[in-house]
Amino acid sequence: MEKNTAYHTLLKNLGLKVTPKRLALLSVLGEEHRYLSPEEVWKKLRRSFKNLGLPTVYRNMEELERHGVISKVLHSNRQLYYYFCPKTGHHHHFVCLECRIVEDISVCAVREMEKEIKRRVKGTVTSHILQVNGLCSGCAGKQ
Amino acid sequence: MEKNTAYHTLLKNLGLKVTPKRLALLSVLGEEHRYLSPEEVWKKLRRSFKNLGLPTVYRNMEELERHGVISKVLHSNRQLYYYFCPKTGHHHHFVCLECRIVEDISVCAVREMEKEIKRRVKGTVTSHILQVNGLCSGCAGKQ
DNA sequence: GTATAAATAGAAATCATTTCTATTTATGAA
DNA sequence: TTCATAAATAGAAATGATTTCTATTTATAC
Repeated sequence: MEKNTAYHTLLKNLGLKVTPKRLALLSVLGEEHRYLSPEEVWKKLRRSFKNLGLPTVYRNMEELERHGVISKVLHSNRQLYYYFCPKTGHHHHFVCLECRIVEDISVCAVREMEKEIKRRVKGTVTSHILQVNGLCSGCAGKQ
Repeated sequence: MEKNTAYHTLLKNLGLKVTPKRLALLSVLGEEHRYLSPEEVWKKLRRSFKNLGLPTVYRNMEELERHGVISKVLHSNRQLYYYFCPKTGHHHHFVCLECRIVEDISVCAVREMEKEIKRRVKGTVTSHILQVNGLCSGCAGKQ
């Protein structure tokens, strides 16, 4: 299946309208194995679309995140970054703070934590945030 | 030992000057078992200090966080929140999104993740973010 | 085609956070 | 105690990423 068809289907399945800009946005994110800010995505897309509002990029990225198609990356500078995550199912990420590459992590120990919370706090867990920061092999070598 | 003396010692040990405002800030955070925003802390402190700048509160909270005295709470509204954490040593938090209470979690499975990353990605882990969100027993009941 | 809701552009607003500069203050030594 | 000095602070101002708003356009289902 061609990639664009895949993105087309993806949007359809989410009940979102298939617009050229959305397809292009998915394409940009899908080809990048690194996390990008909305502004960076916007700059890339403006090459193809002279008329493209930054708010549109923000809106779409937020929407895609809500639907689980892309995932947020937490950064100490408190800006928004997103990463297109081809892997499905529950998992987490290792992000390189230098080159921004993202690697999936299959291990998730939140289940154990959840147990501890249920037992001790008797509370309900609704979500969790887990991100491992560091330097990938390439970037660690350069230091 | 009196609390204020404890905070006094705490600041001394960090190499920070012991100012009345810093002591009061620590006192506010120390008595609250919930996470607070800089502005909320500022409003509380202004009762005692007519002249207190909001930037001072931001600066001090950031500094205390850097020294590990208080810890940041991640929130989807992307505002800053901090929690005074009496527990020492590596651990994580369960935060109630409703009443903002914070509970320590001793389990931390990041070690396992680190192993996976070392093996697969051959990268270096510099830090990790882990926070469990939910509702505490009290707040879950009200829903 | 056509109606309709969704998506968008572009400008403008928001507002938490940060920066800046002059002033004040805690601190350690004399 | 006094003094010198660096750190801390007030208050105003700037910043800038993100959001909101409104009119216009567009995808889609019938």
